[in-house]
Amino acid sequence: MKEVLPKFNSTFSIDCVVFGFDEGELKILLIERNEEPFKDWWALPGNIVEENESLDQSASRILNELTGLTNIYMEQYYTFGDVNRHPQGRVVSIAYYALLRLGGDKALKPLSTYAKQAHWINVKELPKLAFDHQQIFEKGLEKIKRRIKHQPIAFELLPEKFTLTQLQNVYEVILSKKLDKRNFRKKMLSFGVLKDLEEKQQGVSFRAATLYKFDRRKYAKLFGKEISF
Amino acid sequence: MKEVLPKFNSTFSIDCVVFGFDEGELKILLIERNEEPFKDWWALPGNIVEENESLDQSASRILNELTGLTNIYMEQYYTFGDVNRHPQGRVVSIAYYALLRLGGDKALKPLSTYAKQAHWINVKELPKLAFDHQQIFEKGLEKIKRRIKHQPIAFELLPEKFTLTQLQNVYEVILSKKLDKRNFRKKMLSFGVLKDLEEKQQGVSFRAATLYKFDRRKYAKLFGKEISF
DNA sequence: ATATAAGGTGTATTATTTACACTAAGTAAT
DNA sequence: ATTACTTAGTGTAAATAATACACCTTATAT
Repeated sequence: MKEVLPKFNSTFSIDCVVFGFDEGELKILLIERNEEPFKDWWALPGNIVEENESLDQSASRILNELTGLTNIYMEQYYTFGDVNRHPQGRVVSIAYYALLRLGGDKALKPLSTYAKQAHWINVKELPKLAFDHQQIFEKGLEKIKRRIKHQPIAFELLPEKFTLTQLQNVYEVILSKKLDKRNFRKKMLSFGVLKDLEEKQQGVSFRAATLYKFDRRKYAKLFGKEISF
Repeated sequence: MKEVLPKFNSTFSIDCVVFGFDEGELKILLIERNEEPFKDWWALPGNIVEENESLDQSASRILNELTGLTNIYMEQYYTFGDVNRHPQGRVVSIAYYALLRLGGDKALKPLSTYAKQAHWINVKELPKLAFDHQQIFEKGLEKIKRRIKHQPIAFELLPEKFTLTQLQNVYEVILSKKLDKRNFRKKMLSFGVLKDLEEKQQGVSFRAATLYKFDRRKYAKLFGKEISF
């Protein structure tokens, strides 16, 4: 361990693009920094990786500290390592995106010790971001655009029980385009991974829609087959 | 730079899965280690990132040291950071895959100062690998399997001028399945990104095939459109 | 000349994707 | 209870893409 590592002062951090979906809007969690560098700037939540935690563990911890939630769906997607990306030294940052259900009952209030404030901000109205976080965000958004076509990640952004219209909204906002209602439903239902709960939405004005849930078992059975949502 | 970074002894490395294609076989470049840990084991080529180079630069350098080649197609695809993946300390490794043309005239002989030897080994006949390199390799292979369907990476494995049969071989060996000759040709040509060179193979026994090249300009014009090779 | 080995070609069938508009059902206001 | 309003929910025809499938051509080697 001695002579080989490390060759110079360096460290690694995790940065998270935390996507949340609420009433038709795609948002991410941003913090307002309370420390130099980039004091008072908006930034992606992130932190230094600790000695005794893997990258995935670190990402979970950071997200838990920020939201109080555990078991959030996360995926590592790229590592940013330009020499001067951090003004205080060599910091290589491993980027994760996370997907979670906002809205409804639990009204997720982000809490943060290391930031002035944390807010959910619509991806279409982002402020300037610290460091290379704009780039990290853009690559993250690109990733989920690709991945939503082949993997069932849309469901992570919705409550357990959801309507087909809500599901369609997720696809529309992530792909930034309108989809045809009939074709969308036909295709989604044709995979056989949505379970009709024979239950209706509650507390909406106007006609209530049928609730569905994502059937992970049936989806697991399909595996191997390339699905194209 | 002082008080924040770093919190503990750590370093980052690059590991490369270097794919080469030669006479119908998909191979990767492995080195036999000359130093502890894992002395005498086969391993993916890799090295420590230097202070003044970005990750991409580091990956290029490592590959250049090994092959003498520059301008090789490379992509970062995943970062491995389990706490104990390296027995000598905390080493986070950023994995790249590279694709290059073997065979024919230049008969690429890998040279290596930091290894006993380096060889091109068929991906179906890999030995046990050092560290977590088996995992790194598998994820790399998975990546190119996915990517070859949407991006024109197959051409990186072929010489400038190639036949349709050679191209089909690349797809077959990466996807591990036979494809129909007529359907493959029809589809490939339908994208309009292959230029018929009106020239035949030289020096083959039996009938010579027409040579094509990949037309990057025409491909660039298609962009935005999702292609499915 | 002949045998050999790979090159090169077309069509019919099936599956998938797209385009498109109205009726049904529940709520809210009068 | 009637009406107006808003979203839920449904089917078919046309176009496009994917698949299955077999023979003749051409250059080389003997």
